Amino acid sequence: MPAAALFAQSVTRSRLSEEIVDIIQRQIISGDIAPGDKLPTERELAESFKVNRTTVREALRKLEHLELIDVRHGDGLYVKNYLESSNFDLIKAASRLDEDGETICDILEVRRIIVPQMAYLAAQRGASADISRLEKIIADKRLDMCEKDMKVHEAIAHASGNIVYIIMLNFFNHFNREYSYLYFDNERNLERSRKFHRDILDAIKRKKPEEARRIMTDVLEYAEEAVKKDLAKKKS
Amino acid sequence: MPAAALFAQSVTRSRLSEEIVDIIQRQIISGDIAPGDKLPTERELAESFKVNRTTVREALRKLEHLELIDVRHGDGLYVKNYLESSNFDLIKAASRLDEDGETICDILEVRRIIVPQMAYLAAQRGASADISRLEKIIADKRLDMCEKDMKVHEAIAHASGNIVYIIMLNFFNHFNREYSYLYFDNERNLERSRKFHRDILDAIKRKKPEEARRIMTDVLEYAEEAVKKDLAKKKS
DNA sequence: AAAGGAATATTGGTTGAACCAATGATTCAC
DNA sequence: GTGAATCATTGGTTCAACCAATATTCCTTT
Repeated sequence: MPAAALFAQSVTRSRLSEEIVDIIQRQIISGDIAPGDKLPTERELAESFKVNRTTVREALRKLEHLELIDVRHGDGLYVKNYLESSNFDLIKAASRLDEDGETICDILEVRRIIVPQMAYLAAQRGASADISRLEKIIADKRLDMCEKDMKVHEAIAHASGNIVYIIMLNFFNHFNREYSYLYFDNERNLERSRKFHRDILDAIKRKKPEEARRIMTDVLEYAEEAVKKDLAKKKS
Repeated sequence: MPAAALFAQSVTRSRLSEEIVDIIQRQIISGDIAPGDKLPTERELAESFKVNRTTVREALRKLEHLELIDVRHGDGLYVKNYLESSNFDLIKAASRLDEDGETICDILEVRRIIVPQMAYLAAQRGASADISRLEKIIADKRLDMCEKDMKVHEAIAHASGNIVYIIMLNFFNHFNREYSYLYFDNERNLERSRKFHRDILDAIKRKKPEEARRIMTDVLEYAEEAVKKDLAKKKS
Protein backbone atom coordinates (compact mmCIF):
# COMPACT_ATOMS: atom_id res chain seq x y z
CA MET A 1 0.00 0.00 0.00
CA PRO A 2 1.54 3.29 -1.07
CA ALA A 3 1.85 6.01 1.53
CA ALA A 4 -0.66 8.19 -0.30
CA ALA A 5 -3.38 5.58 0.19
CA LEU A 6 -2.64 5.21 3.87
CA PHE A 7 -3.48 8.78 4.62
CA ALA A 8 -6.31 9.21 2.16
CA GLN A 9 -8.84 9.30 4.99
CA SER A 10 -7.40 11.61 7.55
CA VAL A 11 -6.65 14.39 5.14
CA THR A 12 -9.62 16.63 5.76
CA ARG A 13 -10.23 16.35 9.45
CA SER A 14 -9.48 19.98 10.02
CA ARG A 15 -12.98 21.33 10.01
CA LEU A 16 -15.24 21.21 13.02
CA SER A 17 -18.39 21.36 10.92
CA GLU A 18 -17.37 18.17 9.09
CA GLU A 19 -17.34 16.22 12.31
CA ILE A 20 -20.84 17.41 13.06
CA VAL A 21 -21.92 16.36 9.58
CA ASP A 22 -20.49 12.91 10.22
CA ILE A 23 -22.35 12.47 13.47
CA ILE A 24 -25.74 13.56 12.21
CA GLN A 25 -25.31 11.77 8.89
CA ARG A 26 -24.53 8.55 10.69
CA GLN A 27 -27.65 8.84 12.81
CA ILE A 28 -29.83 9.45 9.77
CA ILE A 29 -28.43 6.67 7.60
CA SER A 30 -28.45 4.17 10.45
CA GLY A 31 -32.08 5.03 11.11
CA ASP A 32 -31.63 6.39 14.64
CA ILE A 33 -33.42 9.47 13.39
CA ALA A 34 -36.39 8.68 11.18
CA PRO A 35 -37.54 10.55 8.07
CA GLY A 36 -39.96 13.30 9.01
CA ASP A 37 -38.41 13.78 12.43
CA LYS A 38 -37.62 17.29 13.47
CA LEU A 39 -34.05 17.97 14.52
CA PRO A 40 -33.27 20.28 17.44
CA THR A 41 -33.01 23.94 16.51
CA GLU A 42 -29.74 25.42 15.28
CA ARG A 43 -29.28 27.07 18.65
CA GLU A 44 -29.86 23.83 20.53
CA LEU A 45 -27.52 21.88 18.25
CA ALA A 46 -24.84 24.52 18.75
CA GLU A 47 -25.21 24.20 22.49
CA SER A 48 -25.17 20.41 22.59
CA PHE A 49 -22.16 20.14 20.26
CA LYS A 50 -20.53 22.99 22.18
CA VAL A 51 -19.77 24.97 19.05
CA ASN A 52 -20.97 28.21 17.62
CA ARG A 53 -24.20 28.44 15.69
CA THR A 54 -22.24 29.51 12.62
CA THR A 55 -20.38 26.23 12.68
CA VAL A 56 -23.60 24.26 13.03
CA ARG A 57 -25.00 26.15 10.07
CA GLU A 58 -22.07 25.17 7.87
CA ALA A 59 -22.69 21.56 8.82
CA LEU A 60 -26.38 21.95 8.02
CA ARG A 61 -25.53 23.31 4.57
CA LYS A 62 -23.69 20.10 3.82
CA LEU A 63 -26.45 17.86 5.16
CA GLU A 64 -28.85 19.86 3.03
CA HIS A 65 -26.69 19.26 -0.05
CA LEU A 66 -26.64 15.57 0.72
CA GLU A 67 -30.44 15.77 0.68
CA LEU A 68 -30.53 14.36 4.18
CA ILE A 69 -32.39 17.28 5.72
CA ASP A 70 -34.91 19.88 4.74
CA VAL A 71 -34.37 23.36 6.15
CA ARG A 72 -37.50 25.44 6.50
CA HIS A 73 -37.11 29.07 7.39
CA GLY A 74 -39.21 29.97 10.41
CA ASP A 75 -40.08 26.36 11.02
CA GLY A 76 -37.17 24.01 11.62
CA LEU A 77 -34.97 21.19 10.40
CA TYR A 78 -36.61 18.03 9.10
CA VAL A 79 -35.00 14.68 8.33
CA LYS A 80 -35.61 13.43 4.82
CA ASN A 81 -35.69 9.86 3.59
CA TYR A 82 -32.21 9.28 2.24
CA LEU A 83 -33.56 6.64 -0.12
CA GLU A 84 -35.32 9.48 -1.91
CA SER A 85 -32.07 11.34 -2.40
CA SER A 86 -30.45 11.66 -5.79
CA ASN A 87 -27.07 12.48 -4.36
CA PHE A 88 -24.26 10.06 -5.05
CA ASP A 89 -22.18 11.38 -2.18
CA LEU A 90 -24.62 9.47 -0.09
CA ILE A 91 -23.28 6.26 -1.58
CA LYS A 92 -19.77 7.33 -0.66
CA ALA A 93 -20.96 7.90 2.89
CA ALA A 94 -22.83 4.60 2.94
CA SER A 95 -19.79 2.68 1.74
CA ARG A 96 -17.73 4.20 4.53
CA LEU A 97 -20.26 3.09 7.13
CA ASP A 98 -20.97 -0.34 5.66
CA GLU A 99 -18.61 -3.05 6.87
CA ASP A 100 -19.46 -5.92 4.52
CA GLY A 101 -18.63 -4.20 1.26
CA GLU A 102 -22.23 -4.56 0.14
CA THR A 103 -22.21 -1.05 -1.22
CA ILE A 104 -19.06 -1.71 -3.22
CA CYS A 105 -20.70 -4.73 -4.81
CA ASP A 106 -23.69 -2.60 -5.77
CA ILE A 107 -21.37 -0.10 -7.39
CA LEU A 108 -19.49 -2.76 -9.30
CA GLU A 109 -22.75 -4.19 -10.56
CA VAL A 110 -23.74 -0.87 -12.06
CA ARG A 111 -20.29 -0.16 -13.40
CA ARG A 112 -20.35 -3.40 -15.32
CA ILE A 113 -23.34 -2.10 -17.26
CA ILE A 114 -22.34 1.51 -17.64
CA VAL A 115 -18.69 1.46 -18.55
CA PRO A 116 -18.89 -1.01 -21.47
CA GLN A 117 -21.67 1.08 -22.98
CA MET A 118 -19.47 4.12 -22.53
CA ALA A 119 -16.74 2.36 -24.50
CA TYR A 120 -19.29 1.49 -27.15
CA LEU A 121 -20.19 5.14 -27.59
CA ALA A 122 -16.56 6.20 -27.55
CA ALA A 123 -15.85 3.85 -30.47
CA GLN A 124 -18.94 5.04 -32.26
CA ARG A 125 -18.45 8.76 -31.89
CA GLY A 126 -14.90 9.41 -30.66
CA ALA A 127 -13.40 12.35 -32.52
CA SER A 128 -9.80 12.31 -33.68
CA ALA A 129 -8.83 14.67 -30.89
CA ASP A 130 -10.23 12.22 -28.36
CA ILE A 131 -8.30 9.38 -29.96
CA SER A 132 -4.98 11.18 -29.99
CA ARG A 133 -5.51 12.15 -26.36
CA LEU A 134 -6.03 8.50 -25.56
CA GLU A 135 -2.93 7.52 -27.52
CA LYS A 136 -0.87 10.08 -25.67
CA ILE A 137 -1.94 8.75 -22.29
CA ILE A 138 -1.20 5.17 -23.24
CA ALA A 139 2.23 6.08 -24.58
CA ASP A 140 3.17 8.12 -21.51
CA LYS A 141 6.00 6.34 -19.72
CA ARG A 142 5.96 8.56 -16.64
CA LEU A 143 2.56 7.43 -15.36
CA ASP A 144 2.37 4.40 -13.15
CA MET A 145 -0.13 1.86 -14.34
CA CYS A 146 -2.72 2.67 -11.70
CA GLU A 147 -2.85 6.31 -12.66
CA LYS A 148 -2.61 5.54 -16.35
CA ASP A 149 -5.51 3.13 -16.25
CA MET A 150 -7.77 5.69 -14.62
CA LYS A 151 -6.76 8.29 -17.19
CA VAL A 152 -7.49 5.86 -20.00
CA HIS A 153 -10.99 5.38 -18.67
CA GLU A 154 -11.41 9.12 -18.30
CA ALA A 155 -10.36 9.67 -21.88
CA ILE A 156 -12.84 7.06 -23.06
CA ALA A 157 -15.57 8.73 -21.03
CA HIS A 158 -14.68 12.00 -22.66
CA ALA A 159 -14.76 10.39 -26.10
CA SER A 160 -18.29 9.17 -25.43
CA GLY A 161 -19.32 12.82 -25.66
CA ASN A 162 -21.81 12.41 -22.83
CA ILE A 163 -21.29 14.40 -19.66
CA VAL A 164 -23.25 11.89 -17.59
CA TYR A 165 -20.75 9.16 -18.44
CA ILE A 166 -17.91 11.51 -17.55
CA ILE A 167 -19.31 12.31 -14.12
CA MET A 168 -20.19 8.69 -13.54
CA LEU A 169 -16.74 7.52 -14.45
CA ASN A 170 -15.29 9.98 -11.95
CA PHE A 171 -17.63 8.51 -9.40
CA PHE A 172 -16.42 4.99 -10.11
CA ASN A 173 -12.81 6.12 -10.05
CA HIS A 174 -13.33 7.55 -6.60
CA PHE A 175 -13.76 3.96 -5.38
CA ASN A 176 -11.12 2.60 -7.68
CA ARG A 177 -8.49 4.56 -5.84
CA GLU A 178 -9.13 2.45 -2.76
CA TYR A 179 -8.73 -0.88 -4.51
CA SER A 180 -6.59 -0.59 -7.58
CA TYR A 181 -3.29 -0.56 -5.71
CA LEU A 182 -4.03 -4.17 -4.85
CA TYR A 183 -4.68 -5.04 -8.43
CA PHE A 184 -1.55 -3.52 -9.92
CA ASP A 185 0.90 -5.18 -7.58
CA ASN A 186 1.82 -8.07 -9.84
CA GLU A 187 3.34 -8.32 -13.29
CA ARG A 188 0.59 -10.52 -14.64
CA ASN A 189 -2.06 -7.88 -14.05
CA LEU A 190 0.23 -5.14 -15.31
CA GLU A 191 0.69 -6.97 -18.58
CA ARG A 192 -3.03 -7.59 -18.72
CA SER A 193 -3.65 -3.86 -18.45
CA ARG A 194 -1.10 -3.04 -21.13
CA LYS A 195 -2.88 -5.41 -23.47
CA PHE A 196 -6.25 -3.90 -22.52
CA HIS A 197 -5.03 -0.41 -23.39
CA ARG A 198 -3.70 -1.55 -26.75
CA ASP A 199 -6.88 -3.43 -27.60
CA ILE A 200 -9.39 -0.81 -26.57
CA LEU A 201 -7.48 1.92 -28.36
CA ASP A 202 -7.43 -0.24 -31.44
CA ALA A 203 -11.17 -0.90 -31.29
CA ILE A 204 -11.94 2.78 -30.82
CA LYS A 205 -9.63 3.82 -33.63
CA ARG A 206 -11.20 1.31 -35.99
CA LYS A 207 -14.61 2.47 -34.83
CA LYS A 208 -15.80 -0.95 -33.72
CA PRO A 209 -18.33 -0.24 -30.94
CA GLU A 210 -19.31 -3.85 -30.28
CA GLU A 211 -15.69 -4.85 -29.99
CA ALA A 212 -14.89 -2.00 -27.60
CA ARG A 213 -17.81 -2.99 -25.44
CA ARG A 214 -16.72 -6.61 -25.27
CA ILE A 215 -13.14 -5.71 -24.41
CA MET A 216 -14.32 -3.44 -21.65
CA THR A 217 -16.71 -6.03 -20.27
CA ASP A 218 -13.95 -8.63 -20.09
CA VAL A 219 -11.62 -6.31 -18.24
CA LEU A 220 -14.25 -5.27 -15.74
CA GLU A 221 -15.30 -8.81 -14.99
CA TYR A 222 -11.76 -9.77 -14.27
CA ALA A 223 -11.07 -6.73 -12.09
CA GLU A 224 -14.32 -7.29 -10.26
CA GLU A 225 -13.26 -10.76 -9.29
CA ALA A 226 -10.08 -9.35 -7.81
CA VAL A 227 -11.94 -6.80 -5.71
CA LYS A 228 -14.39 -9.40 -4.46
CA LYS A 229 -11.61 -11.78 -3.50
CA ASP A 230 -10.06 -8.97 -1.52
CA LEU A 231 -13.35 -8.21 0.22
CA ALA A 232 -13.76 -11.84 1.17
CA LYS A 233 -10.26 -11.84 2.62
CA LYS A 234 -11.02 -8.73 4.67
CA LYS A 235 -14.17 -10.29 6.11
CA SER A 236 -12.40 -13.33 7.43
CA MET B 1 -49.24 22.38 -16.69
CA PRO B 2 -50.28 21.96 -13.07
CA ALA B 3 -49.74 24.89 -10.75
CA ALA B 4 -47.09 23.00 -8.80
CA ALA B 5 -44.88 22.75 -11.88
CA LEU B 6 -45.22 26.44 -12.64
CA PHE B 7 -43.60 27.46 -9.42
CA ALA B 8 -41.08 24.68 -9.15
CA GLN B 9 -38.22 27.08 -9.89
CA SER B 10 -38.85 30.12 -7.78
CA VAL B 11 -39.44 28.21 -4.60
CA THR B 12 -36.03 28.51 -2.99
CA ARG B 13 -34.84 31.96 -3.90
CA SER B 14 -34.86 33.05 -0.30
CA ARG B 15 -31.24 32.51 0.52
CA LEU B 16 -28.60 35.04 -0.33
CA SER B 17 -25.83 32.46 -0.41
CA GLU B 18 -27.64 30.51 -3.13
CA GLU B 19 -27.49 33.49 -5.46
CA ILE B 20 -23.78 33.75 -4.91
CA VAL B 21 -23.42 30.04 -5.66
CA ASP B 22 -25.31 30.58 -8.91
CA ILE B 23 -23.07 33.41 -10.02
CA ILE B 24 -19.77 31.70 -9.30
CA GLN B 25 -20.98 28.34 -10.58
CA ARG B 26 -22.01 29.93 -13.85
CA GLN B 27 -18.59 31.49 -14.29
CA ILE B 28 -16.82 28.22 -13.64
CA ILE B 29 -18.98 26.03 -15.88
CA SER B 30 -18.95 28.58 -18.69
CA GLY B 31 -15.17 28.69 -18.46
CA ASP B 32 -14.86 32.38 -17.52
CA ILE B 33 -12.79 31.17 -14.61
CA ALA B 34 -10.36 28.40 -15.54
CA PRO B 35 -9.38 25.36 -13.49
CA GLY B 36 -6.43 26.17 -11.27
CA ASP B 37 -7.35 29.82 -11.01
CA LYS B 38 -7.39 31.33 -7.57
CA LEU B 39 -10.60 33.00 -6.50
CA PRO B 40 -10.54 36.23 -4.49
CA THR B 41 -10.32 35.73 -0.74
CA GLU B 42 -13.44 35.25 1.34
CA ARG B 43 -13.11 38.79 2.61
CA GLU B 44 -12.82 40.20 -0.90
CA LEU B 45 -15.76 38.15 -2.17
CA ALA B 46 -17.85 39.35 0.75
CA GLU B 47 -17.00 42.93 -0.09
CA SER B 48 -17.65 42.65 -3.82
CA PHE B 49 -20.98 40.86 -3.33
CA LYS B 50 -21.78 43.30 -0.54
CA VAL B 51 -22.66 40.56 1.91
CA ASN B 52 -21.20 39.26 5.11
CA ARG B 53 -18.29 36.88 5.08
CA THR B 54 -20.46 34.26 6.81
CA THR B 55 -22.82 34.32 3.85
CA VAL B 56 -19.95 33.92 1.40
CA ARG B 57 -18.71 30.98 3.42
CA GLU B 58 -22.06 29.22 3.20
CA ALA B 59 -21.93 29.67 -0.56
CA LEU B 60 -18.39 28.29 -0.64
CA ARG B 61 -19.54 25.21 1.25
CA LYS B 62 -21.94 24.46 -1.57
CA LEU B 63 -19.38 25.10 -4.32
CA GLU B 64 -17.01 22.85 -2.46
CA HIS B 65 -19.64 20.18 -2.29
CA LEU B 66 -20.24 20.47 -6.04
CA GLU B 67 -16.51 19.83 -6.40
CA LEU B 68 -16.15 23.12 -8.23
CA ILE B 69 -13.62 24.60 -5.82
CA ASP B 70 -10.89 23.48 -3.51
CA VAL B 71 -10.64 25.30 -0.19
CA ARG B 72 -7.19 25.34 1.35
CA HIS B 73 -6.83 26.65 4.85
CA GLY B 74 -4.19 29.35 5.03
CA ASP B 75 -3.85 29.42 1.28
CA GLY B 76 -6.98 30.24 -0.67
CA LEU B 77 -9.79 29.14 -2.96
CA TYR B 78 -8.90 27.28 -6.13
CA VAL B 79 -11.13 26.46 -9.08
CA LYS B 80 -11.28 22.79 -9.97
CA ASN B 81 -12.00 21.21 -13.32
CA TYR B 82 -15.69 20.42 -13.20
CA LEU B 83 -15.18 17.58 -15.67
CA GLU B 84 -13.27 15.84 -12.90
CA SER B 85 -16.18 16.11 -10.52
CA SER B 86 -18.22 13.10 -9.51
CA ASN B 87 -21.16 15.12 -8.34
CA PHE B 88 -24.41 14.67 -10.21
CA ASP B 89 -25.77 17.96 -8.94
CA LEU B 90 -23.42 19.43 -11.47
CA ILE B 91 -25.47 17.86 -14.22
CA LYS B 92 -28.56 19.46 -12.76
CA ALA B 93 -26.77 22.80 -12.83
CA ALA B 94 -25.50 22.21 -16.35
CA SER B 95 -28.95 21.35 -17.62
CA ARG B 96 -30.28 24.58 -16.19
CA LEU B 97 -27.62 26.60 -17.97
CA ASP B 98 -27.73 24.68 -21.24
CA GLU B 99 -30.29 26.04 -23.71
CA ASP B 100 -30.32 23.30 -26.36
CA GLY B 101 -31.32 20.40 -24.13
CA GLU B 102 -28.06 18.66 -24.91
CA THR B 103 -27.68 17.68 -21.27
CA ILE B 104 -31.17 16.20 -21.20
CA CYS B 105 -30.34 14.05 -24.21
CA ASP B 106 -27.21 12.81 -22.46
CA ILE B 107 -29.28 11.87 -19.44
CA LEU B 108 -31.86 10.05 -21.53
CA GLU B 109 -29.12 8.12 -23.27
CA VAL B 110 -27.82 6.81 -19.97
CA ARG B 111 -31.26 6.17 -18.57
CA ARG B 112 -32.05 3.94 -21.51
CA ILE B 113 -29.22 1.65 -20.45
CA ILE B 114 -29.64 1.79 -16.72
CA VAL B 115 -33.34 1.53 -16.10
CA PRO B 116 -34.00 -1.61 -18.17
CA GLN B 117 -31.17 -3.34 -16.36
CA MET B 118 -32.71 -2.23 -13.11
CA ALA B 119 -35.98 -3.86 -14.16
CA TYR B 120 -34.05 -6.99 -15.07
CA LEU B 121 -32.60 -7.22 -11.58
CA ALA B 122 -35.96 -6.45 -10.00
CA ALA B 123 -37.48 -9.41 -11.82
CA GLN B 124 -34.55 -11.58 -10.90
CA ARG B 125 -34.32 -10.76 -7.21
CA GLY B 126 -37.49 -8.89 -6.19
CA ALA B 127 -38.72 -10.18 -2.84
CA SER B 128 -42.41 -10.72 -2.19
CA ALA B 129 -42.51 -7.56 -0.07
CA ASP B 130 -41.21 -5.57 -3.03
CA ILE B 131 -43.82 -7.09 -5.30
CA SER B 132 -46.73 -6.38 -3.01
CA ARG B 133 -45.51 -2.82 -2.62
CA LEU B 134 -45.51 -2.48 -6.38
CA GLU B 135 -48.99 -3.97 -6.62
CA LYS B 136 -50.28 -1.56 -4.02
CA ILE B 137 -48.96 1.45 -5.91
CA ILE B 138 -50.43 0.27 -9.19
CA ALA B 139 -53.81 -0.38 -7.59
CA ASP B 140 -53.92 2.99 -5.83
CA LYS B 141 -56.69 5.07 -7.38
CA ARG B 142 -55.80 8.29 -5.59
CA LEU B 143 -52.50 8.86 -7.39
CA ASP B 144 -52.51 10.69 -10.66
CA MET B 145 -50.70 8.84 -13.40
CA CYS B 146 -47.62 11.07 -13.32
CA GLU B 147 -47.03 10.47 -9.66
CA LYS B 148 -47.95 6.82 -9.90
CA ASP B 149 -45.52 6.20 -12.73
CA MET B 150 -42.64 7.66 -10.77
CA LYS B 151 -43.56 5.58 -7.75
CA VAL B 152 -43.68 2.46 -9.88
CA HIS B 153 -40.17 3.12 -11.06
CA GLU B 154 -39.06 3.79 -7.50
CA ALA B 155 -40.55 0.50 -6.35
CA ILE B 156 -38.75 -1.32 -9.15
CA ALA B 157 -35.49 0.36 -8.18
CA HIS B 158 -36.06 -0.76 -4.63
CA ALA B 159 -36.77 -4.30 -5.78
CA SER B 160 -33.44 -4.36 -7.60
CA GLY B 161 -31.85 -4.38 -4.16
CA ASN B 162 -29.07 -2.11 -5.31
CA ILE B 163 -28.75 1.30 -3.67
CA VAL B 164 -26.96 2.75 -6.69
CA TYR B 165 -29.99 2.08 -8.88
CA ILE B 166 -32.21 3.66 -6.26
CA ILE B 167 -30.20 6.86 -6.13
CA MET B 168 -29.88 6.93 -9.89
CA LEU B 169 -33.58 6.50 -10.39
CA ASN B 170 -34.19 9.44 -8.08
CA PHE B 171 -31.77 11.41 -10.19
CA PHE B 172 -33.67 10.56 -13.36
CA ASN B 173 -36.99 11.34 -11.73
CA HIS B 174 -35.70 14.77 -10.84
CA PHE B 175 -35.71 15.55 -14.56
CA ASN B 176 -38.87 13.59 -15.21
CA ARG B 177 -40.80 16.03 -13.12
CA GLU B 178 -40.09 18.74 -15.67
CA TYR B 179 -41.31 16.75 -18.64
CA SER B 180 -43.81 14.14 -17.63
CA TYR B 181 -46.75 16.50 -17.30
CA LEU B 182 -46.52 16.90 -21.08
CA TYR B 183 -46.56 13.18 -21.58
CA PHE B 184 -49.56 12.40 -19.44
CA ASP B 185 -51.91 14.94 -20.97
CA ASN B 186 -53.63 12.59 -23.38
CA GLU B 187 -55.67 9.43 -22.97
CA ARG B 188 -53.55 7.43 -25.38
CA ASN B 189 -50.43 7.81 -23.26
CA LEU B 190 -52.39 7.24 -20.07
CA GLU B 191 -53.64 3.93 -21.38
CA ARG B 192 -50.13 3.10 -22.53
CA SER B 193 -48.87 3.62 -19.01
CA ARG B 194 -51.61 1.52 -17.49
CA LYS B 195 -50.63 -1.31 -19.79
CA PHE B 196 -46.97 -0.78 -18.95
CA HIS B 197 -47.69 -1.08 -15.24
CA ARG B 198 -49.68 -4.26 -15.73
CA ASP B 199 -47.03 -5.82 -17.95
CA ILE B 200 -43.97 -4.98 -15.89
CA LEU B 201 -45.64 -6.12 -12.69
CA ASP B 202 -46.53 -9.37 -14.41
CA ALA B 203 -42.97 -9.92 -15.65
CA ILE B 204 -41.52 -9.22 -12.22
CA LYS B 205 -44.03 -11.47 -10.50
CA ARG B 206 -43.29 -14.29 -12.90
CA LYS B 207 -39.58 -13.64 -12.43
CA LYS B 208 -38.85 -13.08 -16.10
CA PRO B 209 -35.85 -10.72 -16.15
CA GLU B 210 -35.43 -10.59 -19.91
CA GLU B 211 -39.06 -9.79 -20.38
CA ALA B 212 -39.00 -7.04 -17.77
CA ARG B 213 -36.00 -5.51 -19.47
CA ARG B 214 -37.64 -5.52 -22.86
CA ILE B 215 -40.85 -3.97 -21.53
CA MET B 216 -38.89 -1.23 -19.83
CA THR B 217 -36.80 -0.55 -22.91
CA ASP B 218 -39.90 -0.18 -25.07
CA VAL B 219 -41.50 2.27 -22.67
CA LEU B 220 -38.38 4.39 -22.36
CA GLU B 221 -37.84 4.58 -26.10
CA TYR B 222 -41.36 5.80 -26.59
CA ALA B 223 -41.17 8.36 -23.78
CA GLU B 224 -37.82 9.54 -25.05
CA GLU B 225 -39.32 10.34 -28.41
CA ALA B 226 -41.94 12.47 -26.71
CA VAL B 227 -39.36 14.46 -24.77
CA LYS B 228 -37.23 15.01 -27.85
CA LYS B 229 -40.21 16.20 -29.87
CA ASP B 230 -40.92 18.67 -27.10
CA LEU B 231 -37.33 19.88 -27.08
CA ALA B 232 -37.41 20.39 -30.84
CA LYS B 233 -40.59 22.42 -30.45
CA LYS B 234 -39.01 24.60 -27.76
CA LYS B 235 -36.02 25.32 -29.95
CA SER B 236 -38.08 26.63 -32.82
C1' DA C 1 -69.28 27.79 18.73
C1' DA C 2 -66.77 28.45 14.45
C1' DA C 3 -64.08 31.31 11.33
C1' DG C 4 -60.97 34.76 10.44
C1' DG C 5 -57.37 37.80 11.48
C1' DA C 6 -53.97 40.24 14.37
C1' DA C 7 -50.33 39.84 17.80
C1' DT C 8 -46.57 36.97 19.52
C1' DA C 9 -43.14 33.43 19.98
C1' DT C 10 -40.12 30.49 17.64
C1' DT C 11 -36.86 29.43 14.23
C1' DG C 12 -33.87 30.01 10.33
C1' DG C 13 -31.04 33.96 7.70
C1' DT C 14 -27.65 37.80 7.91
C1' DT C 15 -24.51 41.01 9.91
C1' DG C 16 -20.14 42.90 12.16
C1' DA C 17 -16.13 42.50 14.59
C1' DA C 18 -12.80 39.93 16.83
C1' DC C 19 -9.72 36.12 17.42
C1' DC C 20 -7.66 31.23 16.29
C1' DA C 21 -4.97 28.22 13.06
C1' DA C 22 -2.79 26.72 8.84
C1' DT C 23 0.04 28.02 4.97
C1' DG C 24 3.34 30.50 2.10
C1' DA C 25 6.61 34.16 1.75
C1' DT C 26 10.19 36.75 3.85
C1' DT C 27 14.01 37.43 6.49
C1' DC C 28 17.86 36.27 9.01
C1' DA C 29 21.54 33.42 10.89
C1' DC C 30 24.87 30.14 9.71
C1' DG D 1 23.28 28.69 -0.62
C1' DT D 2 20.60 26.32 3.13
C1' DG D 3 17.71 25.97 6.85
C1' DA D 4 15.24 27.90 10.56
C1' DA D 5 12.71 31.66 12.71
C1' DT D 6 9.33 35.34 11.69
C1' DC D 7 5.56 37.54 9.65
C1' DA D 8 1.69 38.40 6.61
C1' DT D 9 -2.14 36.31 4.45
C1' DT D 10 -6.00 33.44 4.33
C1' DG D 11 -9.37 30.15 5.86
C1' DG D 12 -11.86 28.46 10.51
C1' DT D 13 -14.49 29.71 14.72
C1' DT D 14 -16.71 32.49 18.10
C1' DC D 15 -19.91 35.99 19.97
C1' DA D 16 -23.80 38.93 20.11
C1' DA D 17 -27.22 41.21 17.93
C1' DC D 18 -30.82 41.87 14.59
C1' DC D 19 -33.80 40.60 10.24
C1' DA D 20 -37.41 37.61 8.11
C1' DA D 21 -40.40 33.67 7.55
C1' DT D 22 -43.46 30.51 9.80
C1' DA D 23 -46.37 28.49 13.39
C1' DT D 24 -49.04 29.29 17.31
C1' DT D 25 -51.95 31.76 20.27
C1' DC D 26 -55.49 34.56 21.31
C1' DC D 27 -58.99 37.67 20.35
C1' DT D 28 -62.53 39.57 17.48
C1' DT D 29 -66.33 38.87 14.64
C1' DT D 30 -70.10 36.52 12.99
